[in-house]
Amino acid sequence: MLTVTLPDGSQLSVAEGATAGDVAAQIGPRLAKVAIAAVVNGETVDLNQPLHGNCGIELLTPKADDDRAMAVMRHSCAHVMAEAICRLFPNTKLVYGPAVENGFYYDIDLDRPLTPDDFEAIEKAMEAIVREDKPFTRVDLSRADAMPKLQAEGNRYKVDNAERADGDCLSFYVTGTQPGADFEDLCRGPHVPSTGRIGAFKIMQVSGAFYRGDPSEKQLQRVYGTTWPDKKALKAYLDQLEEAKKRDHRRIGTELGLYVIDPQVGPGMVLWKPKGAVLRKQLEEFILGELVKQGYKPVYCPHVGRLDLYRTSGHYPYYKDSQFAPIRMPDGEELLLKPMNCPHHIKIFQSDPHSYRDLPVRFAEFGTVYRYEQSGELAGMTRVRGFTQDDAHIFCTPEQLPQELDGCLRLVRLALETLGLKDYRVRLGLRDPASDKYIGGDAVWAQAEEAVRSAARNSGLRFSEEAGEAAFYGPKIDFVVRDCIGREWQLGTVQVDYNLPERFGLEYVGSDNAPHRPVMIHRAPFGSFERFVAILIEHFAGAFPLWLAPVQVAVLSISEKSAEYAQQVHGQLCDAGLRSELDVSAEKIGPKKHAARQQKVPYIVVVGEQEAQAGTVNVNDRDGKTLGTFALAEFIGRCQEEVRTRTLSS
RNA sequence: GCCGAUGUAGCUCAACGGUAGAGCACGGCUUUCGUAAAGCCGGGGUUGAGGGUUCGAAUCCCUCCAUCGGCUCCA
Repeated sequence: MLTVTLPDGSQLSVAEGATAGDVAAQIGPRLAKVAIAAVVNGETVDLNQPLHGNCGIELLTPKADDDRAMAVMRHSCAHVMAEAICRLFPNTKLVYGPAVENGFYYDIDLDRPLTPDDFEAIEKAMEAIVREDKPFTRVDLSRADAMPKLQAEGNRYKVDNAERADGDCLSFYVTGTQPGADFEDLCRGPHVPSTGRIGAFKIMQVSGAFYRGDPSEKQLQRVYGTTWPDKKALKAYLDQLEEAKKRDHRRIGTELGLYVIDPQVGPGMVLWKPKGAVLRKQLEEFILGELVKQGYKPVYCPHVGRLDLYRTSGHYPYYKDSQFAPIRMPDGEELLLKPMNCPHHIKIFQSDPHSYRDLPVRFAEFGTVYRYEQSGELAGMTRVRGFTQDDAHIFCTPEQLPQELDGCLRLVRLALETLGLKDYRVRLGLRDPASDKYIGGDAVWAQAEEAVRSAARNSGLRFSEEAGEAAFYGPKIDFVVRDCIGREWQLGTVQVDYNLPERFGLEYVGSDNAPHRPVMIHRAPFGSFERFVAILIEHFAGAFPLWLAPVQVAVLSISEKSAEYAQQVHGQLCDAGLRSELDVSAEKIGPKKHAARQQKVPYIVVVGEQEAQAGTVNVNDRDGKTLGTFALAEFIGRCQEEVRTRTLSS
């Protein structure tokens, strides 16, 4: 007999050789009916796999919020889709089909491009396979038996996958019971017991994907699907996607008149319209206030520099491909649109001798930089070719580094907290030792990586370490957020750099009267205004807190009789430093309010003859709630206070 | 850059080989109105650009541009 321990700590005795499915049956018939897989000692396995020895076991049932259960169902669904595609297009070569968040994809090699028009037929075929309720049957083969079998199938991808797999045993999953006759696929598993257990699914899209992510390799077709326990959960997901699209900064940015990108100006070139500019200006002033408090010195630099500057910094040779081509003048001079602000700031630092007594030196600039991003990468304001960073460079002694890093991290967190952005993750970007895209030696990197790691640890933040995510000159701590459709973007960043001081030969005089090399920190709490504002638009769905709102108050007159008073109210609001907009048009109050709400104006002030007589304002919020009638002075005072404190919940 | 899709009025979309339309927005008029879109009238489009097929192209084909979703990239 074996003893299995359930998640609640209770124990059960089961026969030797029993399966997880048997355990489920022993617990109850209903569980046995709905369970689709099990977690045994932390590893997800098939229900029909025999248990070996005493173990902890948890049975997985299809729940939309159980990632482990859904990963199994989604992976099984990927197999079903693969089989469906192979039925419809017999010369399909299968490559790789994992579960991903909310669904799965399968990479296939097929001469004929699949288009959305094909989805319905594929889904129909999938439904048929699900209706057949075929069992997933695992077949384990030794490598010696498996490889010739795969070779015979003539699918180089599967052979390749098998060669890369660990262990002496390769597993295949047959959809059905007859290896050789039924559909089968090299696969680690696990799977749901049978195809009938797959809930509701939908094919979402098809796109190109390079084999093994290698652009020099063949481009495959990647078919994405989504899978849920039932139709209701699928619909909820699709509805949620629709809702998310309404938050898209590209949509709201247009609706609210915040920015525009004009192809004649150039793709990836953001034009900030007045309302967007107001918003950005508030952010700039907020950050600037903090910088002054923390001893940063503002500097300004031009947007170009001689190519030689970037040869020294390493930008030019190392990131030539993602820069705008150099500007070549008739006299042979070559200039580069700056891809980063650091070289200019370094030259400012270098223009004066520095004593250890001066350090740290902190140069701040809202510096605009230009990067030639690949055309396929451009996306609204999140990925652009010209953008302005809330940048700064700190030059300090090695001893000062921990404290300075701490200050930078606190600034990033303050920025995120002030805006109410809580849904972010922290990533330690380290060097990929196998890559040659970094400057500097191993020792310097080890030192820098240890500095960021201990800074991250001391901050108390939860973070993940990721190789290959470093800047070319040093490791970094990135604050990463998701946009409305789940894509991740780096916002705030703090980077340690021993390399550029070396390349530029930076020095300060130490207390020993000898020259020493400073360390640099590159940091940007927002990252770039373009990307940050894009994320803010989506975060607030356009309903910005009062201090950021392009228009803070809309003053609406009931009729012509109150137009003059409305004008007065508007004037006083403006005098009080509030951004007010006046609507005395010959419309009824309903449509006027509607228009103001559409524009997400935080406070909608209605004034009629009553208010005019009493010197009051009737205040409504953009959600349609009436907040009451206030003396104008009181309302102004409240607004000013709300702006001053940068209150979020307006 | 690569794969696929999509470009029609300021915005959202219709028309899918036979004379380009609607709603919202905009302008004018009527209404002067008390809180989630009043009524009427009007202006507005070489259908992204350029070629081609056809008696006839928004519609079919080609090239380019842009956008969208992925891939790759992201100092």
